[in-house]
This record gives sequence, structure tokens and C-alpha cells, in this order.
Amino acid sequence: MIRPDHRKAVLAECALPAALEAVGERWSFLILRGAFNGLAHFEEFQATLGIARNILSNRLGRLVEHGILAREPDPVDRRKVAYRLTDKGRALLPVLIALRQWGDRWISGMPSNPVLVDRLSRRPVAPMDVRAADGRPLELNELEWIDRADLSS
Amino acid sequence: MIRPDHRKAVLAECALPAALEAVGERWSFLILRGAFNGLAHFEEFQATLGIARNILSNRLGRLVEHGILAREPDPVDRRKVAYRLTDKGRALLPVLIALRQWGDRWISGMPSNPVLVDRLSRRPVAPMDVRAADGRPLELNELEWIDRADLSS
DNA sequence: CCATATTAGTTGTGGAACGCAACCTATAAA
DNA sequence: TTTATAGGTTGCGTTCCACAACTAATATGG
Repeated sequence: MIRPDHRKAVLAECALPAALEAVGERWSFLILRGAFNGLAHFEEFQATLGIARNILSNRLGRLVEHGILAREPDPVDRRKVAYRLTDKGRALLPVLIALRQWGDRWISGMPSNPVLVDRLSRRPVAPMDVRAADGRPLELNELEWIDRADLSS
Repeated sequence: MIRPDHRKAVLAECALPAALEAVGERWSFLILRGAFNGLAHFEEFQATLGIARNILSNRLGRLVEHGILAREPDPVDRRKVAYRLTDKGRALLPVLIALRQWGDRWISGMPSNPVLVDRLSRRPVAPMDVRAADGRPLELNELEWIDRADLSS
């Protein structure tokens, strides 16, 4: 356990607030889910998600500003703009999958559709879990929060 | 790739909207991070996070309604109420860790504090990643979305 | 070449959510 | 029996969001 008098200072060094600033607004995750599923154009997102156009415009702009999506005007049809995931955006897949799996298990009670599968085995990916450095899955009672200064390293 | 004419129907079967309904509002994730770090009382959350009291009251109530936190009045000091993670709440740890790791890697550029370590090795937990059913970590080009009906199983 | 459709937005307006400060109630401690 | 503590609630102003209508630029069909 963190010492109480250090708790506030310590929680301020966490990247979670910054991450939420980038992707924590309403619709951001659903837009990203769409992008992971192949959506790329304004009208596609709008029709698929049913999001208001001004909000969609704002969210796409913010995700582009944060480098999560790239805005790519279509060179052949200059009306069209493709929004595509950057590496930074693609790196959010574990977050998305973890949240979706949690919803499957604890809210809807059934696997979501579409299913993310391993291309080789064509079987669904494993449940996301926290692992030790050696790859061993960890239970909650095997976990502990420590100050970075106290890392054995 | 999902067939375009099926995309909307298919995305509607995803648990992500339901999950976001439960934990997608502003402050919810930060309250949970606090709970994972040992915060339990109203005044602790308020002082640590700097959240407005009415909003905190609302969020704690919603998380309790969703079964993510349990409201436990203190039997010895009847002024106090402890908000503790349920199993459902604890199951959100992979989501939290994945998002924090993403922020470490792509926003702040350094590991957050406090660090979540394996109690035995006292080393930080591994980066969260998507794995095949056999435990093999998967790259993005090894992944594919398919309709549940098309699962080999 | 002109009329129409498509794509990607913007604008205006009303309602919901949020942030801040002040206040309140029940209980415990001095 | 006064004072402090814990956990809220209320009122009010600001910001965010939803819905519909409108616009600009480009492409397409006759």
C-alpha cells in the first residue's frame, strides 16, 4: 500500500489522466472501434454509429490532433477523406479488447460480434489479463503497487 | 473484413457501448484507479482527485448501481462509508492497466507511478497485449474480425 | 455544359452534464 | 455540550452534447 501522505502526489504521476484526455470523451472509443473494423470515411462513421455530425467532426479532429487517426484526403476523389489509425491509434487495441471482453463477461454475458480471431487458428483471442514479466498470468493477490523509487530494477 | 452491408448490424452486437455506459463517463476511470490504489472513502476520493463533490456523489452512486463498487457503511463509526471494488470492478484492472500503459508509451513517454509489480519478482507487470488462445502474442496483421456465425469452433 | 448527387463538413438552438461554492444532517470527539 | 468530521445536497453559471438545417466543393449523368 502507498503511504497515505504520498498518495495524492503519486497519483498525479499517472498517465491515466493524459490518456483519458485523448480518448476519454463520449464517442471516442466507438469511433476507434469503427476504425479498427474498417470504417474510414465521415459518412461511414456517421451512418454506422448514429453520432451527430458536429460531434463526429469534433471527435475526428481531436483524434487527429492527438495523432491517433490520420486524415488522408483521397487523391482520386477529392471530396473524400479517409481517417486511418496511426501506430499510436493501433496501440489502443488492447484497451479496446480488454473493455469489450469485460462487457462480454460482466454485462452482456455473451461474446460480442464481430469476434477478433487469430488468423492462423481462426479461434478467438484469449482473455486479456495482467502478466508478470516472464509471461505468467497474475491473480489480484499477486499484485502490488509500489513507488517507482522502490523498484529493485 | 466484415461485409459493408452487415457492418452496422454487426457493430450493434458489441458489448463496448454497454461497457462505456457503465464506466465511460468523466471521472469514472479515475475513481476506479483510486479504488485500486486503496482509496475507499468519499473524502479520500474528493481530496485525492479534486473532483466536485456533487459529481463524485453521482459517480459513486452510478458505479454502485452497476455493481462495480459496493457501498459499505462502517459498523463502528456510523459516519463513514467505504466504497470497495466488487469482483466486477476488480475485473476492470486489465482495462485500466492497458490504458495506462498506452499513456506511458505514447503520451508521457515514461512509466507511471505507482508501478504495478508482481509480488514475487517485484518487477513491473508485462505490457498488455492481445494473445492467441494458446498464449502466443499476436501482431496486428495476425488478427482478423469475423462474424460469430463463421467461427469454426 | 448544366443539373443533380455525393462527401464532408458548419451553424443555430435547446437540453443535459459538469464545476464551484455554500449549505445541511448525522455522528463522533473533546 | 460545543466543536469537528464524514458524507452528502442545493443553486447557479458554464461547457458539452444532440438534432436539424444549411453550406461548399467536387463528382456524375444526361
